[in-house]
Amino acid sequence: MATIDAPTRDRILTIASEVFYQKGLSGARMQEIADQAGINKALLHYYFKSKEQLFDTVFQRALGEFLGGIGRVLNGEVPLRAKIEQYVAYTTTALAETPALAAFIVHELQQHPERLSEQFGSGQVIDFEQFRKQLAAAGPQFQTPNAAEHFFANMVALCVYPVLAAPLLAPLMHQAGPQYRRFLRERATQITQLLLGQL
Amino acid sequence: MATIDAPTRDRILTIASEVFYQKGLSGARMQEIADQAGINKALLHYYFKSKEQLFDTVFQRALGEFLGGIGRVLNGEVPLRAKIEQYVAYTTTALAETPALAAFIVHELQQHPERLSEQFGSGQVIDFEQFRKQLAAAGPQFQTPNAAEHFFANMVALCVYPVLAAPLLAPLMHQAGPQYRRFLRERATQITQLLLGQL
DNA sequence: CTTCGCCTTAACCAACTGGTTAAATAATGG
DNA sequence: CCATTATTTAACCAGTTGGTTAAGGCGAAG
Repeated sequence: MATIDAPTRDRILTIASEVFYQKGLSGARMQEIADQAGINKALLHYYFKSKEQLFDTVFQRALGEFLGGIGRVLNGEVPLRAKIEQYVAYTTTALAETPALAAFIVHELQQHPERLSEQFGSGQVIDFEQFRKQLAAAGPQFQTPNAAEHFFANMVALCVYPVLAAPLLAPLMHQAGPQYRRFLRERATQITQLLLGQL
Repeated sequence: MATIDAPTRDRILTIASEVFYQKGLSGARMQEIADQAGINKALLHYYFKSKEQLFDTVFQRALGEFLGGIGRVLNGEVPLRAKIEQYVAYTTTALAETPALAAFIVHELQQHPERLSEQFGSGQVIDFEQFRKQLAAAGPQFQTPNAAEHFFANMVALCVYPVLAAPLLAPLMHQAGPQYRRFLRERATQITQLLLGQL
């Protein structure tokens, strides 16, 4: 889990991310982070003066990881169909590596929505207007007012939700851990087909 | 907000739900629940002997509300198309009333997945096999091993995620509160069309 | 009137938690 | 060898938090 050779500060951030992802800001304990990082509280505060500051750093990174990847794909000068394929492929594989990331962001943003605009103030992460134009060019059914919004929401929902709600969905469908992970891998092609089939 | 006339215990549960939904188990404070319910800590512990017990009651109710409604719709002796329409209509309107419910369940289940099976042990909430049969009868494209699972996951994801991730999605699509709520209302028909179009 | 269930007041406690401090010890590089 | 940085130890502190206790008020029903 913890990369032995990594400089202490990075290792702290890695471990802190794991703890914060799973337990949230209020549920995480500085002592636990220190323990799992193999250091003591004093050194933890030597690198991060407060829990708040440590959390902010972790949250900023998490948001960057989650939105940055999406932006890089969606803002590219790429035809629509390829863009969708790229988004689905990227998101599903990225989320498979850190399944708790999405739930963490959702939970913390629910309590403090302002944290989003604090970091991504006016610098919009994704160029929605470009996306809207590309979609509108794909057919008349995408020229109604909210068509682009619905398509985007569908795309994100289909990719993210099954990872986010795994502890709920898997038991409902009587799928144990490994079985469910295979199911998640299959979804990439399923989702792509469904979305491209709409164009 | 708080129904004045309701018996104290019910009012406590209502208020406690609001607080737990938004802040989670570890973020909620007994003092805050007491304050918002207009009572004092002593009386709060008079009705619920511990935070754990209060939380368990709230969580059990939340899970029942979230899954019970789904089950009632999906297990009914109803043709597939009608069932889908019912599910989408029910879920979207139910979630619109308590937007924080889904995020709460996801967050708490992430930390303690066993809480799900504790209450819904072997009594499966939804009859997945019936659903699978109905789908298989709808066409050959639904006779592959995981077809029912994918369709079900799609349906749930499309309905739940935009509510769950509202603090993330709304700003990304530059939609303020009221605008986004209108968007959510529109989705019911959008989702139904998309799902039925697949049959 | 009195009993009983609901409710308040207010003080109190122990455990937990974030954070600090000081002194000592390694490790590192110039 | 020296100065700086990284790290440990261990004690300590103050604020928060869940939970308790005892005494009493109050309305309603018998």
